[in-house]
Amino acid sequence: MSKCMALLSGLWTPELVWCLSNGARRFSELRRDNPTITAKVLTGRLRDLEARGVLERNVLATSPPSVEYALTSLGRELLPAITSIVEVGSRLLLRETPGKASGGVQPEQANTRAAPKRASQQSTDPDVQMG
Amino acid sequence: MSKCMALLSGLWTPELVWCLSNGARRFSELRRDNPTITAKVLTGRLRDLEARGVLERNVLATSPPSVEYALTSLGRELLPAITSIVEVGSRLLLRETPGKASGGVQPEQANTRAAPKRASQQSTDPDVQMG
DNA sequence: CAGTATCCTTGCGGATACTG
DNA sequence: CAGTATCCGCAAGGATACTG
Repeated sequence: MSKCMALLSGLWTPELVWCLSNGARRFSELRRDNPTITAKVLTGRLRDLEARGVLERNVLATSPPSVEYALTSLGRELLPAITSIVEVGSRLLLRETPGKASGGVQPEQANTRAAPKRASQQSTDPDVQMG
Repeated sequence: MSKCMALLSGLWTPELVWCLSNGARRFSELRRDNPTITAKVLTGRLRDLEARGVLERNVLATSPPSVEYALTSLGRELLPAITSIVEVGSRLLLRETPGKASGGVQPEQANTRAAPKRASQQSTDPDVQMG
């Protein structure tokens, strides 16, 4: 279970798979696609995904060496599942992040449970951590 | 993207969602379903999932107080996506973990594909880290 | 360009003890 | 039963510098 879900574990992993969904991309292209990722992490994620059989690494013998990464057939099979989760996730996020200033619905009322004292103050979404 | 995938972030999260897929379960039942989870982590995951709208918490007024957790309708919509990922994941794991070839999750179709290429070493699989 | 190597911080998750 | 409160270790990730 978790072992399977761990396929997409690690920060940036879903983004990278997504970036490759339209075709192969080079290392520097992936860096530009996600401007705040560090080279170290990018390398790590790409190695992980390669080891897991999600993508393939292809070294092109050009004058400045370039490397292309492309999803494998199994890797492409993950895309529908990812979009499904993103779809549900979007609805959830809309529901609980209505808007901060312009007349949004108060999110605290979404649950019919007399909150004892636990103030679920958690609007700040500093950094997501997929795994 | 990651924000949506973060719905299932955190260790044990996929398992918990899965445990609730057949109906509501109590706190101690979830503990028994996953014997090695600690109360702290279980509480944390349940609170997270509740805050994200994936499940609902229901306090039953019994003499020993009991609490039930159940997936919301949106939470249930995650199940097909999870099974999809697990399905692909199983095929990937079978491919790189020789020895357990008898149905963990329904394979549905044996993918007869020769080893794609030189197996990248680095079979480190100490601990999965979904979130 | 496509990475390695190194240091350092963060916080997740485990362990343990305690409570209404 | 259903949690909360603390302490702690460890590894994931960020920052930075360097290489073929």
